[in-house]
Amino acid sequence: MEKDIKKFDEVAEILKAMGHPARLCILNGIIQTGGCNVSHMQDCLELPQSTISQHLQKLRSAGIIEGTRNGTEITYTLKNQKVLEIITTLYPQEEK
Amino acid sequence: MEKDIKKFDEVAEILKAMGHPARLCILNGIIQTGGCNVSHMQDCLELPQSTISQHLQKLRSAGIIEGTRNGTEITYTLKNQKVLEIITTLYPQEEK
DNA sequence: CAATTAAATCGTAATATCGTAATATACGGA
DNA sequence: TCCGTATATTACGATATTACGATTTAATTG
Repeated sequence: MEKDIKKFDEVAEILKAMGHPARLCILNGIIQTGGCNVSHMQDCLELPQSTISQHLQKLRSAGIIEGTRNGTEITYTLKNQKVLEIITTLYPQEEK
Repeated sequence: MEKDIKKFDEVAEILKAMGHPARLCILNGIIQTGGCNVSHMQDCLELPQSTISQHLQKLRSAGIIEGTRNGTEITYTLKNQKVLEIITTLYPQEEK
């Protein structure tokens, strides 16, 4: 009945990646704007660029977001639909 | 626009608490059985009692579950409805 | 009160995460 | 090719998490 440890591992990885205020804020920003770049995140979160970049990498390697290069900028978008559902559940009718 | 760091902190704490395979398994078990005790969890998860107890404490202090004593046993139940929604989203129509 | 069972707490070693400064890479323009 | 801007990677100290055995607390039974 409880054999599927793999299922728990995979999902846990996603939740763990989401379980940090900065990353949650990043995800929220991506969802609200429909995709944004690192510079914009730096303005919102007041964290050094390298810190943000590391959080982005964590979200990327969990398969939650993906970035596409656009000249010198990289725009990040949500890749995992479940994550959108979770955030919508957690933050119902976010104003605007 | 991005002032509510507190909101992110609170939610992040919940997601972080959920973001571990053993704890996810515990939560899943609690939801499926509608409340179960530590001994039962020990049979499912093959982990020593103290390890499980520590995971339970983490879930407890995140406000996700609560335990009620019943003689010598303690039955844990879900306390946070959002968590139920999240798990339902992540594991749709779990068999049985 | 002694013994038993269920669960929590403690001590600790191994490992992971976080924040940050420094450095590196990628791209576009002069 | 060199410069500037945007982003990634590396290195590292501080702190947190994890797992687990040993011990302790709580409730029940005799």
